[in-house]
Amino acid sequence: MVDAEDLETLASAEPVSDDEADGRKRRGNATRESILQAAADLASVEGLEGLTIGRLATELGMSKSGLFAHFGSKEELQLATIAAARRRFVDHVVRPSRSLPRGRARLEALLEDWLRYFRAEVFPGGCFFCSVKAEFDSRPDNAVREIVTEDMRQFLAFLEREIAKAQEAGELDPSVEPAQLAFEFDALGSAANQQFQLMHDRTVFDRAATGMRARLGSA
Amino acid sequence: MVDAEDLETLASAEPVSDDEADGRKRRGNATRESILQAAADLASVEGLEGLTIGRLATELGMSKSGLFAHFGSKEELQLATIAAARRRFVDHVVRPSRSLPRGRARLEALLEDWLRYFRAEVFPGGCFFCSVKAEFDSRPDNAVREIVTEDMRQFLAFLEREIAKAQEAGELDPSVEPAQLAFEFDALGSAANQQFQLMHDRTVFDRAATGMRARLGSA
DNA sequence: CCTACCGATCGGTAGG
DNA sequence: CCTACCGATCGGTAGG
Repeated sequence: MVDAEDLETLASAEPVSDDEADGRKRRGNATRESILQAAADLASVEGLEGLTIGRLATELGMSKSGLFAHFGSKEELQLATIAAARRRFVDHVVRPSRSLPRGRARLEALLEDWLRYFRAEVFPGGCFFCSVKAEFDSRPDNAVREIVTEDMRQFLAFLEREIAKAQEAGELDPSVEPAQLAFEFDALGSAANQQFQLMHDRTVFDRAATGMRARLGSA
Repeated sequence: MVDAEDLETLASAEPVSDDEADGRKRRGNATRESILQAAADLASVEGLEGLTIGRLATELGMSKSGLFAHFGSKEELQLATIAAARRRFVDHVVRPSRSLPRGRARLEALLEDWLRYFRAEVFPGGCFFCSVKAEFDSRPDNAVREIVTEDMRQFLAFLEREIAKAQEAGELDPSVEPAQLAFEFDALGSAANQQFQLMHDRTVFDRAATGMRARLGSA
């Protein structure tokens, strides 16, 4: 399903086409992207259903129908907002550690970047994907639910690959199943995000980091 | 803040007054409770904002204003729904293991009951409190947010006490900080609920149980 | 991108 | 507990 060497789905965005001379489309894309980044901020606080076209329009100083014209429906706006949020997530969590050689140091850097992303409130309402997953997790036959589920699967698979590479490098206990460890890392990080949003107590990040360190072990 | 011997806030419900002869109030309370249990089911799927008075009324075969008359406002309905959901949570998770003597066996029973509560979908949309915490975690000055935060604190404190008692009994490694262990148990259980709701894959409960067993250790 | 509008639904009220 | 209603807001459309 997910190629071991391939993070393209997680890391790719719709490419900005560059083969037309006039700046109209580019400006259009820039407008669209700024709309979607504002939408992602709003949705991380209010949810993707609470993200209403009227409210977003007011916030952007646009008319409702002017904004609506960029998308065909509320669901299209929701899906485009998820794609924009994914770009921001990749920039803050997935990409930075990719320049490091594979192995334990890179895995640790990834986990640190992930906790930093929560702590810095890269989205004003905490992790966008944590919010949306909880909001849509029990709605059957919903496109939003399906795409965030696939995103979660990919993130878990991504963690798994980094864990396996650290094991292959002999820098991590090979007796631990990568999928089990990925589950536990995801649990610790997600719980820290949730509790931080509720309690505004940054010591939860120390708890998550402590838990992760214990799972990584000393060698 | 929370007395070590006291689970009253977590376990108590508004007592049903019994000192009046006529059954009107009792019937009223029964009606109210059935409304609120339906409300809790609905909210676990749609969220506490998605729980609209009109929808709940339709589901119960009542008029909107007839239902509304039981509560003064939507916020009152939300708070009463939380109290009803708390009763169900206590019945399934908190209460059963309380008949066991304090110690490791009781802690393990509690964790098993908690996972069973997720697995059995005691609420149709998964854990009511997991949903509501995520929905309200980034809304400032909100009564719902404050009460579910307090409920979470109490549940964590409850886990902590059970952990400490198992340590005092010499049945659990005393070098682990109870609050750290409670954080990790909460993380593992919450992640299992979330992933089960999204993926409908019951192996996540094995992952959570495996993680918990590893944290409990062999002695 | 706008104004002007649509039917449906929201939380809530009046009056019984 | 009901019918009948309120103003506000929802997603969405017509027409420019």
